[in-house]
Amino acid sequence: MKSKNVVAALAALAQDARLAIYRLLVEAGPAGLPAGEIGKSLSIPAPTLSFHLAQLQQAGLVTRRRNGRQLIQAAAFDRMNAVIAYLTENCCGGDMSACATVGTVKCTPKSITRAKARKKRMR
Amino acid sequence: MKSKNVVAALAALAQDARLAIYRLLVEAGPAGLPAGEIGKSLSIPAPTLSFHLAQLQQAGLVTRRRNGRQLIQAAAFDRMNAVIAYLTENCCGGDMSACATVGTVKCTPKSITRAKARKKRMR
DNA sequence: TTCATATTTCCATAAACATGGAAATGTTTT
DNA sequence: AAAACATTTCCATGTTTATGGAAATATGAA
Repeated sequence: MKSKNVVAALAALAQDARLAIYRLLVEAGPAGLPAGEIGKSLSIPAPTLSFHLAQLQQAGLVTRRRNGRQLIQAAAFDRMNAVIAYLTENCCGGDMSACATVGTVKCTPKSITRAKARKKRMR
Repeated sequence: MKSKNVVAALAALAQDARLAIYRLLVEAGPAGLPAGEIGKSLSIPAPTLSFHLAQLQQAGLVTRRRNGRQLIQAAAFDRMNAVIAYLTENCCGGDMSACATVGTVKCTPKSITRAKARKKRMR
């Protein structure tokens, strides 16, 4: 991942409203949320919300698909994980004696494809 | 960690020069680097560098200690880890069936305390 | 104390960003 | 086709941020 893209992603998240939006989408998972719900949830006027969602999308942190008149927004987990990797890369010059790497969790939602397929089968 | 602090940390990193500085410090580990070396390494004029280092410190991502006339800068790993935790928190509403959490590495350098103590003993 | 080195503060300038009303654009329902 | 809904584009406004020269401050060395 290029530095330019990381800066863009960080800049996108470095703002009250957008950070709140992003976290809502992380919580929502691959299913995502329609823009309108986000706006209601956080009390953001439509034009302002639209501006922020565009920023998040341009930064690659959010993807969108249309469902009727709604535009469903979803967090792009891969991109977030790449940003985190970039930030912690080469820690302590890779010297394992100076730097303990401990196991932790990285959010990796199961692709929505399977969930969708399950829903379709249920109809 | 409060949203305000996360925004501050992300804003601090959302800039070419500062991201480069921060990564240099991650690589350097707890030993850190004097401001001057950073400036030379990245070709940043002193006043500009001073401005950026102040931003990083205010955001809590960098700590400083004086060594003679030099000011040694070091990455604040705890803070970075807290920011990452905030960003991935509550993924998929915590629904483990939708969200696979996979083991990865989190940079946790051994405290410099022990290294310092060892050096002192060697004198 | 005088000199050299390291870093900061001061400041002016230029550029980028956030906000939300009004009007425009798609999309579904009647 | 008209009405209703969801979202975007346009735009004027105010705010924040980055940059680096010149001068100030702090620390150590001669």
